[in-house]
Amino acid sequence: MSKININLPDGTSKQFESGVTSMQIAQSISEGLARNVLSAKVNGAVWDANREIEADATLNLLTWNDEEGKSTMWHSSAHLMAEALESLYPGIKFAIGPPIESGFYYDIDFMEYEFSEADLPKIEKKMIELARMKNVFERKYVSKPDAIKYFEEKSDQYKRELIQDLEDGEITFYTQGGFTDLCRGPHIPHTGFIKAVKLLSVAGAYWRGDENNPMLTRIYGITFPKQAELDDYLQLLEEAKKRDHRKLGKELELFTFDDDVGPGLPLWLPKGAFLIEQLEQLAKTTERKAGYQRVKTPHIAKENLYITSGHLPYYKDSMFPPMQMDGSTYYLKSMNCPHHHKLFDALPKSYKDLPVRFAEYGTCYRYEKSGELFGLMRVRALQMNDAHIYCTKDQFAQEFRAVNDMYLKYFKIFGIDKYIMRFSTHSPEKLGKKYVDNPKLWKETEDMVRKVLIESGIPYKEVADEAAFYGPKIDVQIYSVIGREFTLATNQVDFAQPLSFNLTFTNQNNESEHPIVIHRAPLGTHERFIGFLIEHYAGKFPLWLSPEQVRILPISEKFNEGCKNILQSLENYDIRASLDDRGEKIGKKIRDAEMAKVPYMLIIGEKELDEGIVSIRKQGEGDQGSKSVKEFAEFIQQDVNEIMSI
RNA sequence: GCCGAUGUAGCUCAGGGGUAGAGCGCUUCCUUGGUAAGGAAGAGGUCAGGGGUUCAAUUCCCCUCAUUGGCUCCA
Repeated sequence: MSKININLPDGTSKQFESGVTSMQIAQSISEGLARNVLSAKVNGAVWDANREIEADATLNLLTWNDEEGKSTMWHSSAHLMAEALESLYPGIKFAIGPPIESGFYYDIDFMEYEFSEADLPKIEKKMIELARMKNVFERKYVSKPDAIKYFEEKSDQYKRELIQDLEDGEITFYTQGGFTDLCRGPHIPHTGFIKAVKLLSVAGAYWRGDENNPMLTRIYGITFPKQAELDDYLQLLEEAKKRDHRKLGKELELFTFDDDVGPGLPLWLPKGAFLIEQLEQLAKTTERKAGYQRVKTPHIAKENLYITSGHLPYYKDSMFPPMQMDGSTYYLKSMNCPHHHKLFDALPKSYKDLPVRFAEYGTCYRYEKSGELFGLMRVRALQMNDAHIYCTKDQFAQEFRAVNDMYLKYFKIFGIDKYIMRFSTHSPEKLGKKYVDNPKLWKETEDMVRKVLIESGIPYKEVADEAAFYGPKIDVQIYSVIGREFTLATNQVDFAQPLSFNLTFTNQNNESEHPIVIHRAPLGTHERFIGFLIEHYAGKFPLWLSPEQVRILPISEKFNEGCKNILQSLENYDIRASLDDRGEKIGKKIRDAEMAKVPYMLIIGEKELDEGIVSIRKQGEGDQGSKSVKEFAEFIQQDVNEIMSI
């Protein structure tokens, strides 16, 4: 037996017999470690802990504390669920069952069985029962014909289809207890590691994600090595629900939807409208300083505009149906760019005029499919923080960088520290179909964007085949506190529309030249951004953004008159204050103000009025002592100014 | 658009083949209270809409609409 060297993460190296498993190595280090090992990274690839290592290797033992360890556990959990399902519903067919960010799912064809959410507890129980048997996950190589034969006998057409696409020689099966599945692995040593199970939901999902394929039943679940961790997770889900923008939006009276107005068409209540105004003011100030000019454009346009822009053939289905008027066809606009291009074209441009930056909070209408609507995050009427920058190739890098800097400034103001820029490029095979057919300009612009991203050191991820049809784009993905990930804003390069609109400027050599256009929307749309902010702040907006900054709470109605003077003083300092003059007890008034998440409460009784002071209570933090009205007002102003000076 | 769930008072929800309930909110009255809910009375519902089964439907069945968990999609 030959010896092999195993390099461990602490820098040490140990000798073992060839054929040693990660589990045995873990045991040689400590029993405790061995009890926690779920899988192992061998030379960078995640393996079963029971798999034999035959040559020198770098080893990283994976436990529940590693992302890959969790992933292994959840992958095995999907198999465990499949085993439980097969024993309860013999003959059902399995498609795919991968681990996901939190937990796992399995897509199943339930055949003639009726299956609903009510059946989940039964399956959880079975899974626990099977887990306790500590069945080992056994890996075995299977030849392609044997693999196909196995699933043909089970008449599982999904697995067969999957195997068809695999290379002979690399097909493996895993068996635990009485269940065998096609699987690359890796898996945990045995099912006993799974101690707590929660099946979360049942949903439909198309086979291979294609809406033309049959719909399968997808079961989502999550498992943990300890019951306590499952309890914590469920607690977290509860917390997330409390932050849901749809719930808070109602409670804080920000927005509403109405059947008579229509789905996906939000109505903004005064407090929500205030948020909009405040964000617009921020955008206008920021953009003015950055050399943007504001423009205004109508909400509809003739069909021809969208034919010229090239949008219509790509997006007709997601535009509201056209209107016929005076022999012409009109569309509600679903983007502002063509209108802005026409503004650019309205007056002749010299290179001396560039860059031209047109900004508008434009309202657009998109016919999102009914099932895609989601609170404020996906709507059919949206107000976009839009702008288009027309510049020369030489100016591009600087302009693009300036846009990125604007993003970063906003992130700082809003305390967004978890984000990633997603750099979407085209796919050469789809030129002329999904993308404008101009390979040279695609390459040129993609190179330019990549260069700026690298130079500015912003974290980014490059993804092919996700660009806009007219050029590469950067989407800003952010993560809300409750783990919801979405695209907040977008920054796109456009070389195609300047050509299709024949936008030109006269260059130094007195020649006509096409500008490059940058489409950008750092604050995305009001709808999505405010939806995000509600969840981000859990409804507790920072002072500068709060519709109601201060609420004055008289101890009794006797002091209402005196409080009106305080209210007046605060208003003179431009502080958004209100007076709760109801005949309620102070405890009730405080409770209501706390629930309305008003940042500051001023409690005013005989003592305060006599001494000319205010007693301050901060939302969520309680009594803050007292100050004179002037001191308090200046304190508020300073807090607001700090943010505005970022 | 597709699969599943849900729709009862302004809000959160209970109920159930014999024409409806709670808490909060709202209105009025009493109370004038010092840091998270004072007391009483009252108003408020075509049980999402339409059709069917039934002596009788808010309840059972079908369709539509809306919301929602996902899938697909997101210029």
